[in-house]
Amino acid sequence: MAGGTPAHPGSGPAATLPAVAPRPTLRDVASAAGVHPATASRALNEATRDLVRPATVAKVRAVAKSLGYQVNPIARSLKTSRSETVGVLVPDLTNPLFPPIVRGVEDELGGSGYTVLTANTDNDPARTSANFAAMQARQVDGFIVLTALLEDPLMQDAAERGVPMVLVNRLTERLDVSAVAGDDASGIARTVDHLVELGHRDIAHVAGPLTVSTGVVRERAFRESMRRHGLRDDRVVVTDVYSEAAGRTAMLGLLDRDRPTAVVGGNDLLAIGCYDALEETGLSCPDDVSVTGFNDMPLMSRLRPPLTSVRVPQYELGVEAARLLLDRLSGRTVTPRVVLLPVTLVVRGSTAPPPRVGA
Amino acid sequence: MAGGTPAHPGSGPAATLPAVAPRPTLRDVASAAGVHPATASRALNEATRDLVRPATVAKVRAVAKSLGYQVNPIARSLKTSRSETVGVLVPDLTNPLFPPIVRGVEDELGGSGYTVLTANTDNDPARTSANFAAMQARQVDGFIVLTALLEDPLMQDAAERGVPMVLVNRLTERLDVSAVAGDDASGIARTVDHLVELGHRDIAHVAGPLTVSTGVVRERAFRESMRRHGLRDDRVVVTDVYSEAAGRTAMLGLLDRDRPTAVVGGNDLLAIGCYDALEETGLSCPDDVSVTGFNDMPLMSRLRPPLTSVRVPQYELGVEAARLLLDRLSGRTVTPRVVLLPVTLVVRGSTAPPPRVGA
DNA sequence: TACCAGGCTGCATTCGTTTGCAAGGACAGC
DNA sequence: GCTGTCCTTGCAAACGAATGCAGCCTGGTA
Repeated sequence: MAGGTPAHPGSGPAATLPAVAPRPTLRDVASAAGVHPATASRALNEATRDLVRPATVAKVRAVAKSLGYQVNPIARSLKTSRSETVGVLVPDLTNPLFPPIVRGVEDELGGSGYTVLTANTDNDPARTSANFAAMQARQVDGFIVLTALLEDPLMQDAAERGVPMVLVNRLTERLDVSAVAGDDASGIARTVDHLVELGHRDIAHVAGPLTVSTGVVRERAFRESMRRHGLRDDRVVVTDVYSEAAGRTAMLGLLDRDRPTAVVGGNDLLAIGCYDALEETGLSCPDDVSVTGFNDMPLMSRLRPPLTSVRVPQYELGVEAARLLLDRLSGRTVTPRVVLLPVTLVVRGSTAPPPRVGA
Repeated sequence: MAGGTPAHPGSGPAATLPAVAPRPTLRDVASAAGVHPATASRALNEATRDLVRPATVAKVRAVAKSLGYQVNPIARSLKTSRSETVGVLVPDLTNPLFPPIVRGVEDELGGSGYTVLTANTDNDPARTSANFAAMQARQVDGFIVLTALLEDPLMQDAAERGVPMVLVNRLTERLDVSAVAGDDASGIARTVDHLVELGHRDIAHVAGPLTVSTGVVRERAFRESMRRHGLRDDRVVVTDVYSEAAGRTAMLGLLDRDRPTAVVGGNDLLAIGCYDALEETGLSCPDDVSVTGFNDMPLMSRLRPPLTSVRVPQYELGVEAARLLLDRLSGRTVTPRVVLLPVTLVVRGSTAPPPRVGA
């Protein structure tokens, strides 16, 4: 495999560099084509190419291709203060929810020649702010933000300074920027409907952190749905982070008090935590307690039992966010838009009718 | 949520920009501190700060802080032709195997002030090559490559041109570059040992593509392990991509011929595909056929049944790769090193003794 | 034939930093 | 007291591309 023996036994460890041919510069192209660098620049640039005589354009382009010329994005950025780069702030790529979104962003943006800079913030405002600043220093043209807090001074401030950005999944209150998310409220409503139809009455909710929009929106939707069915809406445990551990703890707390027959998880990770708690206490899902998730991350259909969850079109979320940002960057659209993508409830093995009371 | 009503009802849609204060430049700092820009540059730069009188350094730094000065990485890159950025080439972030590795890379590199540029190649040489070139144009200082083919002209070429890079997980033959991977051979050996101990004799292998090192190394290790136990080593089906679909197809093929009592999957996705095939044909895992995976991706312990798999320290793989690259970039180390990290077999519910023949 | 208008192209500056070179000052040694 | 040597700092030229402005040439018109 790699590194067994050097490819070139003779050449020492990079002692004499093979005199790497320097990339041709615009000046090289110009002189080879017999024109001024300024002309070459205009000929190569799509926006200015019609300032140049067609014959000259052709010549310059031919020479550029034969020399293998590529613009130096660094130099261009310095001059134009743009970078054809957008920054993506994501809580944690290790959370299976995010990679599909990021891929959607990358694919869509890549198609328009943009490069993507990703950073993990671990929900830490300090890291978020540091990464944000670093990306701004690198002249990113805009941001795709998956980490927005409900009250987010950083984003608020950036938005007011006119920084182009699009929020994804997690939104912010009273903020005049474009955003795209799944229709969380309707997803929760469908979930509650489903459980009620199965016969459940004692339904609890393990809510995500109320510092992010997904947490409050889903929690509010849960309460409303329950009231709509004339059921108690106060069986809610709030967690402070979307994680399996938090879900487990919350569920143990619920089981300790009056055990519900069904639990609506704030997201899939919390639901998995509920599985853990049930297993520890010797209860069965779905025989004793039904559990539902949210997002329908990859592999959710293969859990034990397969998780009933709300499918959110993650990839499309990313694609749509990228589109909104592109619109904004191209100057076409200037008024912010909020897009809610439809979600669907996927019923699997983790939900079943409640156990018979008399049994 | 976002976009309900504008934060500033009065201000039109970004009609009059609030005259964003331009970032202070080095010149601003210099004149505010009463020194020449060159001096300011030296004072701010860690490497050159001892060329400047301590009192001057202090003054410049104070002024810089009060002005909120930050170097412009673009301008610096243009001058130094370095960028404090490294490129990461990954097949597909959506594959749960990779995010932990990438996070390891980001965390380690970020600690040294480097920024990470990620690109998905989808195992497509054309996309790989395009991304590679784009990153080089952006002056990345080095590469972390998770996409290497066993025979990889692109990487070969880059390595010979002296481009700093580290291969992760997938290695390349006869290539004199640093690399880090799990000890695949030993992982497979342990797996086969385990199955043999359980009593299996008819063991098959669903191998990954033989175009990447993981495919051939694991396949070779499988054959050797089988021979070591005096068993048939020719029950191997080779797939052309690591995916659930490929695993399913391969498994169906195996079941069609003489059914083995155990299958060693080339990785977890292939193993999951085997689950599918078994379920379709009405067979039970592990009662009829035992199945094992490789990598032990997140959630593997929660599958139905929980998957016996070889745990590879993914995050550490990324960290170690980043370290090797940092060493190379700092000029400390110049001779390539290949690091194999130890792996462990995690036994779960997908492996059991073979069914009784007479039964 | 002379003049004017456009269409193309060249010139020079600029973006913000880094860095080789040189000049200035201070201090010590003789 | 003069010269030599550091130690600091300033000067100016890059890095590679974009762009306002000016000038050239051509063609059309009076």
